[in-house]
Amino acid sequence: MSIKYTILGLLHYRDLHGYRIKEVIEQNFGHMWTINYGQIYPNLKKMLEEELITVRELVQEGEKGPPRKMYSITENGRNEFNQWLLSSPEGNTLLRDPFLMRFVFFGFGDKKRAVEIIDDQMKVYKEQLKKREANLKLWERNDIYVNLMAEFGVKMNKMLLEWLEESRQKILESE
Amino acid sequence: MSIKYTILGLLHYRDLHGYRIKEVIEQNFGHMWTINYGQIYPNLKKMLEEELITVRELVQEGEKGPPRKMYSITENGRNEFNQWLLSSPEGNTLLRDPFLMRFVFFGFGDKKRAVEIIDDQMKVYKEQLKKREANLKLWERNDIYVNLMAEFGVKMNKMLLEWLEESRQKILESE
DNA sequence: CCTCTCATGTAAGACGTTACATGATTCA
DNA sequence: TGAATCATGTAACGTCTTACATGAGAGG
Repeated sequence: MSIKYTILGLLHYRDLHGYRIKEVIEQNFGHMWTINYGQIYPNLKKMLEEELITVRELVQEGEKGPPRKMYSITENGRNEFNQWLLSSPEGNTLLRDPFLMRFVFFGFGDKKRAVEIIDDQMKVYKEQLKKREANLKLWERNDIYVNLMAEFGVKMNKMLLEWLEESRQKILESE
Repeated sequence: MSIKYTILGLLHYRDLHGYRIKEVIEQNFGHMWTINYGQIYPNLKKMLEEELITVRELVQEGEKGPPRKMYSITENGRNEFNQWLLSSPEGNTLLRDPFLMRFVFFGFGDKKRAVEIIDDQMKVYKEQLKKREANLKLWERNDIYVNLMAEFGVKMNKMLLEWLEESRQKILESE
């Protein structure tokens, strides 16, 4: 149920409509979060019922594009968000990476192929790192926590690359 | 659907029963994976039907404890596992951490409280690091990939702590 | 005898993903 | 006119979590 709080958090900055919420989440949290309309629209509906948000229907008010529904956070919503924000977080880190899942079992496969897959994965992580470093600059004006989070993303990526490079070496040297 | 492949991978090492599978996964992949019987038993049932595994019912053969069902991997299972193992992994890294989710929005809350939560979280990460470092030694004899994975866990944890320490400092200095 | 651990299993519900349906506006 | 993009939404399906039911054996 953190999508709910993520949406409330974003509505703190500015009013948004469903389609835009998806874009913002993908840009800002994309590495740690996947999101789709099947989650967003039903959640917005439910949050309306709970009166955490309100909606205004805009039928192209001067602006281009099809009609959209702008959502705002209510006093209720602010209260629930703040409560969540400052309570102690429950649950642990969950890191799910289909590559890492395979990696553990590479001992059962062919070493050559394993190194090939590692090389492919390093390319993927390098691409990701580029994007994250570009984002770092984009966000420079934003609030400190958002910036620190972006820095975390970059660090994470560098660490993964370092580790994979070292691992690759050790694997080649083994036996 | 990676639980399926995780189970097949574990059955490569040795025969296991459902209850033990949960233990092994929690010990070895616990940081990246949560697992529960609601996933394991239905999966085993399905895998039996697909003939990826076979079962022997052991009614306390010399050993203590209630009757258990030992599962073994079949030739079929090995084939499907190997295909999965050496294909290119699809999908990206997903990092879900309830603390990190909150962190991004700390700007909307009280700075003092934010630092408190950060301090609590550092304790959590320190505990985790201890456990992972202990595990590192336990697994020293295992295959290289399992060891490298364990090293990754430790690195990840150290990185989180470093980042949080730096962040804490920057937050205190801000404004 | 009672409680704890070991062990297997199911059912209900929450959560997520994929695919589809719909329609307006923009631009070539 | 046709394709691309913006925008909203739902249905079906798959996965995950939580909670419960059951029962054997071990140890106090």
